[in-house]
Order: sequence, then structure tokens, then C-alpha cells
Amino acid sequence: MEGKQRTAASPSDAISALDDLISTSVVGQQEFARNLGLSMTDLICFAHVLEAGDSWVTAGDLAARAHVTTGAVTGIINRLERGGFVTREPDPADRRRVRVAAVPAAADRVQAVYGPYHARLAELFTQYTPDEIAIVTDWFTRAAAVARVYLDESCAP
Amino acid sequence: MEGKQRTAASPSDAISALDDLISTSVVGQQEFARNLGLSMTDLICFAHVLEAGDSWVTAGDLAARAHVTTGAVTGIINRLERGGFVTREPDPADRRRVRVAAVPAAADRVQAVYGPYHARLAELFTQYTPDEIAIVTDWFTRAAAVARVYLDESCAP
DNA sequence: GAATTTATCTTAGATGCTAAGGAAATCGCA
DNA sequence: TGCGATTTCCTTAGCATCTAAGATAAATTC
Repeated sequence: MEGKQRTAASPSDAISALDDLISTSVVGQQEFARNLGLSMTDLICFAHVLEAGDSWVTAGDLAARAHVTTGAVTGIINRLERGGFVTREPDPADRRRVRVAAVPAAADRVQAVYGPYHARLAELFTQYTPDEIAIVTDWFTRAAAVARVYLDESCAP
Repeated sequence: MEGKQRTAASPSDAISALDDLISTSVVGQQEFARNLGLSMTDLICFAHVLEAGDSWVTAGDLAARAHVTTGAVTGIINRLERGGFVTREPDPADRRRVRVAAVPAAADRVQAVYGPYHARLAELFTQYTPDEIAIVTDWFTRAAAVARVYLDESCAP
């Protein structure tokens, strides 16, 4: 049992389509960040904090992830803290470090902004079979891993 | 005939994976832009100019696409022009307008920066069947359209 | 326990954005 | 046609955020 017919696509077609999606998504991220009173970099860092779940990340982790200097991270955490998105406290185990943890309610605030957009994407997925969704999801996961490896490599010569 | 087995994924799993990919890609775009001596917004605008092919776009088109003010676009075009990425000339048909066109060789310069990363993605695609690539490509195209519609709607109240 | 390394913060300066407004070209309607 | 309204881009002032360089304090090494 197959899904609907689609026109054939080469990898380079796929990459072009992806570039377009990324480009549009960057603009979208800017808007989401603005709606939350944050900068785009702030939002990327907060996503990383959320990913840590009930745990926490350090300021240095955020600098590495967002590819910004530690000086910039100080400002980022200041804004996230002032906005009630994260808490900052010194790590008792290593008092040079700063533990940044998500404020539980903040995830909902971000979700409220992403929600309407995510709903549109979910609607798009109704046109796809579970198998197809699995393929797409798998690709996202691998591509993100590829991108992260590439970023780490190409900036540590 | 099926591709390899994949773990099942719900739409919300897919969206989470996508969010992660987007987040990483934003950082990647920052790096690419830096390698070209541009800002991320400059690069997004130049992508839009490239998309126009042998044609051209106006300054206002770029402002709408990148969601920045027309004042910012003046600076963006200045940098792209100074960097040899685009030409700027008044539109003879409507002399208020400015025609922004890509310098032919500039596409290659950008490609040189994206190339190594695209090669990694192409490598990833070798693990997918043509049918699967078609599904993924199709999804990218539709998602980009969804995102653009959403952006246009949510910023024109 | 002194020297080195690590992690964060501070400061000064540069960059890129917005908001507001101006100038020139076009449109639209009497 | 003529003249006000609109569109398009540019300019300016001010603000937010980044980098680079260096300071500070804590941990690690030998």
C-alpha cells in the first residue's frame, strides 16, 4: 500500500527545498522570539535549556551551542532570567559554573507562541501515512545530527 | 518493497525533531553568513535574489520576505552590493523602485560555502530510496509554503 | 602551595536593527 | 489635466546585541 504519487526528486532537489524551508524558518524564529520579547539567540539558548528537561545547563554549554562568546551568554541569560524563562544559580559542585534551569511555566509560554504554527504543521501531516511520517522524522533527526557534527568540526580547526 | 524499518513517529515527534533541526540550522546559517562576510539577514535576502534567477527583486520585496523595515533593507543592499553579491539600479518603469539583481559569479561563491555541508546531506540521502527522497522533498516544499502563509497571515492583522 | 587552566563576567567598541520622518515618483479621481 | 494621497526608498537618531580583550575567582596540576 503506497501513499499518493509524488514527482521524483533528486537529493539536490531535496536540498534546495530544504534550504528554502530553513530560510523561511529563520524568519519565523525571529518572529517567535519577538513575540516572546527575546532575541533569536535567546530563543535558541532557551530551547537548549528546555532540552535538558528537569536538569540544567551551564553558561558555557549555551555559548558552545549557539556559537557565541561567553560575554554574549551573560547578556542572554540576563534577558532570559529577567523575562522569567530561566533561573541562574552557582553550581555548588564547581562554583565557577553557573547552572541555568528552565522555569517550569516558561515552556508553556513558548508553546503558546509556537502552538498555532505547530497546528498548521500537524495539519500538513494528516496528509501523510504513519510510514511516511516515520521517514520524515527519521530524516530530521539524522540531518540535525549531521548539522551539529559539521558545525562542531568546521569551527574547531 | 519497503525501505529499512524505522521506529514509529507521531506528528508531534516529527515536529520536535524539526524544531531541533531548525534550531541547529539557524546557528549554521549564522556561520555561513559570517564566512561570506555577511549578516544572516543579508544571506536570507541574497537567497531571495538568487531565487529570482536572471530576473530581479525590489528593495520592498526583500523587506517583506525578511520581515525587516525598509530602512534596514537599505543597509542590507549596501552590504550585498559592496561585497559584490548584487547590483542595484533604479527601475526604469517605476523610478521609485530599486532593482536588485544577483551578480552571476556570486552564486558560486555562496555555493562554495554551502558545498561541504550540502555534501554531508547528500551523503545522508544515499541511505534513502528515491521514493523516500520524494516524500521528504515533497514535505519540505509544502512545509515551506505553510510557513510562508502563516508568516504572512500572522503579521498582517 | 604556586602556577596553570577553566568558567564566567565586565567593558569598550562595532554592527545592525527599529521608528520616525523626508524626498521623489506614481496613482487616482474630480 | 491637475493636485492630493499613496507608494517606494533613503536618512537619521537611538537602541539592542554581538565580539574582543581582559579581569576575577575557583578548580586543577605538579
